[in-house]
Amino acid sequence: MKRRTWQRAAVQDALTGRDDFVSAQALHSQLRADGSSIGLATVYRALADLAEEGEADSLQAEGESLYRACASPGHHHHLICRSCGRTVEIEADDIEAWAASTAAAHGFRDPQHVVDVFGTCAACAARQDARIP
Amino acid sequence: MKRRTWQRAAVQDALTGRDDFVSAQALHSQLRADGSSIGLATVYRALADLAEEGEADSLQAEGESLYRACASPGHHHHLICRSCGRTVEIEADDIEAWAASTAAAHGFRDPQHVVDVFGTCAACAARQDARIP
DNA sequence: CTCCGAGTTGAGAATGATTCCCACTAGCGA
DNA sequence: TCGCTAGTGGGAATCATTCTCAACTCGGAG
Repeated sequence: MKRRTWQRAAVQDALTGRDDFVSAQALHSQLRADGSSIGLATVYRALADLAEEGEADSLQAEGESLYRACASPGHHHHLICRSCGRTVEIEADDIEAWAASTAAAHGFRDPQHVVDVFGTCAACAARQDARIP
Repeated sequence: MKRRTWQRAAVQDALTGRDDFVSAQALHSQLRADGSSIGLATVYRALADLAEEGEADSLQAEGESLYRACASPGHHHHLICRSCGRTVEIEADDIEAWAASTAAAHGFRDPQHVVDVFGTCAACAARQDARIP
């Protein structure tokens, strides 16, 4: 049975309130800073649950897991700014088809794929150009 | 200055001797089992160096980094069996082009991408079918 | 060939993220 | 409301990875 607790709601709200990928630790700090008394273990559990239910997407970067509440409910990928973390959701039917056919061509079954694109967004690129030259 | 030590060679050899992704820990165990007295820290260092020099590819899975000596020298992706770890190297010019144009379309600069496909290889699928029904 | 110095090594400690443990709390159906 | 049990919290435990530092060794100079 799955219960609705204010803790889960708090985690989901905190996640929905941002449009970039956050680590569990960072989310926990933010919640504590906002006056919540939620525990770190609970944040990890809530995030794992959300990810499993498809309510959130996750990716690994620099040795830690980052999570994000996604607007599109279906399967999609991300274009992530490596400087500010801003994230754009992208659809890529071609990629899905390519992954499926490539897997099949090599006799692989039940293909899953990890596709994420990192880059420097226009704003950050401009900021860097202005500082460095 | 970069020196040639038997430890680096041992790590590279051990990596070349397998065609699947291995964790630093597993590689270290294997080397020790083979009678080497190499240290864990050294294995980590050697793998990080190999990855940086493009001699090996790495990916993150289940909270740990996995490494593999790759046959193709250039940029490519992987099709990995989630059951036995067997890996097939795949070229995907379409993906490169797609990643570049998608990034550009959103104003992102210097795109890098992570593209890996996981599945169950024919052998493992057959083994599972034979055991479960 | 020998010597010297800086890049390397290895064992264990330190770090950092994540998970486990378990007594306690609080949803939810009856 | 009552009781059952999933969920919680916090501190300990775990695990991968990195750091520390004294000992070591590759490789060029002499």
